[in-house]
Amino acid sequence: MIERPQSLTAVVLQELERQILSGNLGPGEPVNEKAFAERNSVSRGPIREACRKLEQAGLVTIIPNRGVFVRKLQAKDAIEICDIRAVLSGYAGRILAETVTRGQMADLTEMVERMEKEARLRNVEAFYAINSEFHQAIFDFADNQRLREMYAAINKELYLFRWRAMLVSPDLEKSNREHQEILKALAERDAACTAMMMERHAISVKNRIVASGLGG
Amino acid sequence: MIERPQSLTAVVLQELERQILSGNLGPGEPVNEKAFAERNSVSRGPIREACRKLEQAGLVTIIPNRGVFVRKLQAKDAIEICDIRAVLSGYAGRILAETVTRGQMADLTEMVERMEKEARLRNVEAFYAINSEFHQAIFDFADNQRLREMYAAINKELYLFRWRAMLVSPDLEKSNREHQEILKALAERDAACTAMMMERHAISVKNRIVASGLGG
DNA sequence: ATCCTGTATATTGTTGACAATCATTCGATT
DNA sequence: AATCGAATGATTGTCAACAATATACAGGAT
Repeated sequence: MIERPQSLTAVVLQELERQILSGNLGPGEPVNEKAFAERNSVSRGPIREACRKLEQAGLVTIIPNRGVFVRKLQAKDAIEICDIRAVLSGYAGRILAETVTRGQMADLTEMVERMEKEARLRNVEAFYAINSEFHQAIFDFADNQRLREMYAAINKELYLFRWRAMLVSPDLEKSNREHQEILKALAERDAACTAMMMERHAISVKNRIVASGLGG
Repeated sequence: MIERPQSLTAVVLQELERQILSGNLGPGEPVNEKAFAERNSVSRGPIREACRKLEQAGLVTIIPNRGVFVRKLQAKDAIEICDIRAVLSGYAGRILAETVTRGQMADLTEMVERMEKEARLRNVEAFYAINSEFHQAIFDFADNQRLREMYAAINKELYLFRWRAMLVSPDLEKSNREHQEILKALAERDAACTAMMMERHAISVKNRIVASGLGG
């Protein structure tokens, strides 16, 4: 396989997204085309193209003749996104319950066990990483490309808000107990139950956001 | 309110989308930047920006150094999209059942009555139009901006495939009977039932696509 | 002091030109 | 005749300059 140089638009897109998701560029901050272009040694063309893609993805807002700004979400936006995320999670669980294989169950079980360990050690960072992996795996196993893409896009939007800490409960044990219940429902191939569990599990994220009273 | 001229990118985006959705540009067809630019009396810059947005929206595919092509969906893609559409429909119904107002019920009821009339007249075009209106209204009433946007985006993708005829059952009476059942569930504020009805109603679209055996 | 207003500056919008890559055609070789 | 390869034409990728719009600032009138 020959290594093909990707387009500058793709490079810029990646870099811009990285800066936004890392918090280097905070919500509401403007993205100056000229400055960003010079810093990355490209012209404004690729920058503009990348920004148009990011706008469609919901990570930035473009105001005509004013420029592009990192999207600033109101609490209502976050709630809406969380709700949809929960519904999609429920669907992923429902599908997976009907199609899950022995190997997939083994993978998921292993992740939950690793989380169990990290929870005991109060290792929040590690727990969070495996937690993401676990949920991602459920969507991957659900065998619906589009569903996976939507989940990825939604997560990026939520990630955007530095509410990363809120995506997982502070009560690691409780969170993992829910994971175990999901595993159980999956093992029993109980689609309705898995769906409900997944949805409730995801809804708790919304509840934490609401409880925190963040107004964006 | 002063009439502000919209950017060329926005104009081109609208025109390109129109041509794609109308079928003037069919799936798989290339979009030649230079030709499209000259035909619309603009330079290639705005064209490229609009195409990047359409790519993110899923209406076109861009192959590096080759160009942009109207997206060609495989049957599997269509099925995936239909499934997600059904899930979102179910969610919209669920929410609406809990929040629906008298006025909204009146609006929906009126639409169903109009469909009833058109169904008797075998006026498929008119039925289809009201049908779209009905489903759109349910999403509008659900008061979730993001949900509405997703539904609109998904519909555009499905529209893309000239399967427009399949979006509504050939059996207009049966279709409208389902609408009436949805109304009934809404009136009873039965969230679970409304959700199930909406989802099943939407799933029938997928069934027709599968039955037709279209492979894209 | 505050509020206009006109000017200067900065930023985005658009364009045409040039470079890089891909598709095609024609000719040479086997 | 079929195949490979080089030259040619077409198309996309990138850039820098120009135009249009918005912002910032200074000066004057009230």
